[in-house]
Amino acid sequence: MQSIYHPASIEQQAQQHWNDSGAFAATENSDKPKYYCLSMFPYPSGKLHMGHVRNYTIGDVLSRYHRMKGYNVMQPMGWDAFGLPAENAAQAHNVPPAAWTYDNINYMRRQLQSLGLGIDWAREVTTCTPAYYRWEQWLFTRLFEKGIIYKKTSSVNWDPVDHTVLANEQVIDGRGWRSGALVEKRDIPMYFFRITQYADELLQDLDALGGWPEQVKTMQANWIGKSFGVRFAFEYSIEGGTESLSPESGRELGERGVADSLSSSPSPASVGGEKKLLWVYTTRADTIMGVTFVAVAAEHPLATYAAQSRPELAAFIEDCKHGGTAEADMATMEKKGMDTGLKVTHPLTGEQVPVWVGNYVLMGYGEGAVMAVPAHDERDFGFAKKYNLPIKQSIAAKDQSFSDAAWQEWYGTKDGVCVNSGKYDNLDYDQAVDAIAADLAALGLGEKKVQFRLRDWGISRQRYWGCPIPIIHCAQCGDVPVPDDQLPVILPEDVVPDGAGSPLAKMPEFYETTCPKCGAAARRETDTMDTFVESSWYYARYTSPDCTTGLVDERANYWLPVDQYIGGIEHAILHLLYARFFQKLMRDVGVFGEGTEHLAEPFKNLITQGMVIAPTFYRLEANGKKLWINPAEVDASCDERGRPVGATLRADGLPVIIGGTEKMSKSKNNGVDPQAIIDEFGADTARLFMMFAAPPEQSLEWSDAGVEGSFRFLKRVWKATHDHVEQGVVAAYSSGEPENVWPGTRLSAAARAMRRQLHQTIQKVDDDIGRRKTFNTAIAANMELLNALGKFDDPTPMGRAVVQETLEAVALMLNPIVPHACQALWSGLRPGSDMLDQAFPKADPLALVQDEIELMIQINGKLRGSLTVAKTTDKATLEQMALAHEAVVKQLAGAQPKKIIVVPGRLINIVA
RNA sequence: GCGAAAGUGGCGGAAUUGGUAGACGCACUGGAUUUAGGUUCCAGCGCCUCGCGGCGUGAGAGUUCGAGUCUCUCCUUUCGCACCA
Repeated sequence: MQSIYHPASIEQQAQQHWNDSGAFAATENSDKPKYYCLSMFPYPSGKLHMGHVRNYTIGDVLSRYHRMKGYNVMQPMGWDAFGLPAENAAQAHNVPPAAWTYDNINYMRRQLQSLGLGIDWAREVTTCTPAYYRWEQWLFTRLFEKGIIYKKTSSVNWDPVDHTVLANEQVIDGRGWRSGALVEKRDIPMYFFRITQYADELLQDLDALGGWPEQVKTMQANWIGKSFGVRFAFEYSIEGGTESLSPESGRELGERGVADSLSSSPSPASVGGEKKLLWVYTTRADTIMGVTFVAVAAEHPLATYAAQSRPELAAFIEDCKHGGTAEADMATMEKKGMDTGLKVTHPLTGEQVPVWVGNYVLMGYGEGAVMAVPAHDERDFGFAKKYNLPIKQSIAAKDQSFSDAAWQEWYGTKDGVCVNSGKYDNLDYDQAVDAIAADLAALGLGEKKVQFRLRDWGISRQRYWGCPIPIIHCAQCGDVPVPDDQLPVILPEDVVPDGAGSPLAKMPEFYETTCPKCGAAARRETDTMDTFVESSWYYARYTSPDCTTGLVDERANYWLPVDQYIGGIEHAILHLLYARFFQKLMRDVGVFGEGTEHLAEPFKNLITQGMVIAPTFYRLEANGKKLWINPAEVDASCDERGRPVGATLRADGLPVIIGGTEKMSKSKNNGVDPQAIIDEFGADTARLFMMFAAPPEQSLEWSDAGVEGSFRFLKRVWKATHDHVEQGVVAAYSSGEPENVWPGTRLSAAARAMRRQLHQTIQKVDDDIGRRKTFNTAIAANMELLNALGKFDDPTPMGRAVVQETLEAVALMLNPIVPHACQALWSGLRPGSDMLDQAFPKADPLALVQDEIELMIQINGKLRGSLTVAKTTDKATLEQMALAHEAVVKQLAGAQPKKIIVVPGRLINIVA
């Protein structure tokens, strides 16, 4: 062994050895249980950042640990290669997105390989290649034929200057990021996945996901948002037919469209009657007697109708179109409204209720109209106060009379009873909803209804760098899916987008085609798919990356579901929900073959790693655009709490503006490149420090203070092993009783203590990595063990055997985390033996035996002393010993204790 | 605004089931070796106090013999909010 730890040569040799031996090539013919370990694949943004290192190291630790535990492990890697940043880079540098993306992939692959990840690179998947997206298009056509994909109009952010659709991220304070123009909402036709059809299954199957964090399941359940409420109608009469007032937005288009029950299905009462109906949905039907107005969305047909005769209302509705479509913006903007002048009839009281247009009512939700109960809803209350609308209490605590302050306590609670509600008085929530729904149903004006918050998933993007939607528009035949023998629809790769609309829509050579059905001239769809579609099924493709006959082949049945999935908590809802949805879609289309109903969920166990966050810095350019500056280029001064208070750009010494502390990302340019650490200290130090810094699920503000501490630890392990090996390796103990190895000998007390700590550590590390996934404490336990070994000085053969046993165990325990160093350490400790073949160490129960324990003594819960006693001491003796303890005698000063609490193995608390 | 989390020394964090708060590491201080610096090793290191002792896990209340851990209210930070991925 070399006397000095030289990571560069050690890591190069280890990686060479792993490559040459094909150690991480995964095969399906194994008698071991399979373990499919998957980390979320990266977007090839240019360079790795610390979040990637964290994600992929966690995956590699678990992969290598399970390999040592006797599993047939598969750990693949690939590239989520379509996306917006490539188009931005293309415009900035005048290179096609494809070339930029492939360059980034090549660079980042080398970076990943230098981290020494045990990946089967033969399974690499790149989503922007036709070999991959061909099967996405194939699945699209199947789902289109099944009616799972349909077309309807939907709102997008429209930049009126650049004449292009903007992503939410490209809308800053209601303006387009390039043009600075006020963004408008615009309705365009789009393709949708009918994910709402799977809402109940997606909700129910969460219960079966025992290996998922509760918080993620809660977030998904809330997102799906199953609610039990009442859909009912207010009657009104105006000039003109009902037909002209049916909502345009949200209605399905085309011959395939099944009328959406949420938006336009006529209720029996609305057919043939002279009265028209304004439908609303509420989960608080118990407050129906407190309704004082109705609010409709700006796009609601009733608003459009009223605006015909009211120019100021038309102007208000126009004003509502400004701003983006993001829900957070809608929810935080100032609530504004305007009276339509129209009145509707309350179905139960017969009162005339005014109809207002509210900018906070969303056309895409429910009915696009809501009943307003200012007394029991905070938002309605604010609106009523602002516009001086009446407030009518209808809920109170039982027997409580009306008081001004009282109703505000009842925002959102279902614990009251009805008041001021006529025949419903004194009914509780459930009783009131039942009674009111029954009365509405008898009138033909309403019914109980289950509603989901989840909306169908719109996937059309008016962008270039994405998977083409395989549809051909024929004047005769309508929307025709591209037949299998014409797939894939290839995306041309040499295009540089100009930021004004979709390049594909300007390329006749792309969109001019003929109808597969009738042969007439037809136009190819030029929208591409949401990039979430690619990332919704890649985990399945890794099982059969080279399959040319289908999306996957029978190997999917062997590997799926993924045993361990690891990725950022930011994906807790959208990506994970879409992947779960796709698993069910693929199952129902028959992708996995016969008898695969059990493959309902893609990911058995999930770790959601916390974000690696860093401060952001920027400068405002002349046009108001923010130019984000990387923290590495900034000198920042911090206050006593470590927050940056002043910052200058190192290049020119002039100040920069401090933004928030946010997750590392391309868009905010606050990612920290791990390459400098790898270059200076090696991959093992980078991996070790990242795992030691915090447990995986915790968010982590990046700081490289302490990297040297991790390097120092590896040097100490190396030196301890080297010094031992130089004296000659020896046989290690394999049983707690040394007599079993060398009859007639006994270990010294110190050697027994050393072995006890060793085997306690093995037990803890096994549990920390395998069950708790707290790699930081596993590392700390090894540090403690090495500290103890440093103090253990026993040059006898028995002592040296204990040292050998300890060093071997340390190398084995650390191997999943710092595999290059451990590969070399093992060669030193066991010449001729390969770390790749080693099992994880097992704790020896005999070595763990301990007969004396330390008990804490408390008086009134305060620590006053301790006792070292035999493990078998009974309770009465313990109480006597405690009362005789010096500190206790002093504190009690002769008084009798009221009570003595003995917690076996832990403490004795004397209550005085 | 809504949903989900987090908050512990100067810093990252530990305390796994309500039972020794601060493991392990960084930084810092003192010492030894070497000395150009560094490396390595030893010791110290929550706050107040000469000490006895007291205080201490974002703030405030509560439950308990006992609370970092459980309950409630509030504050701050992070993630998500459907076209960033």
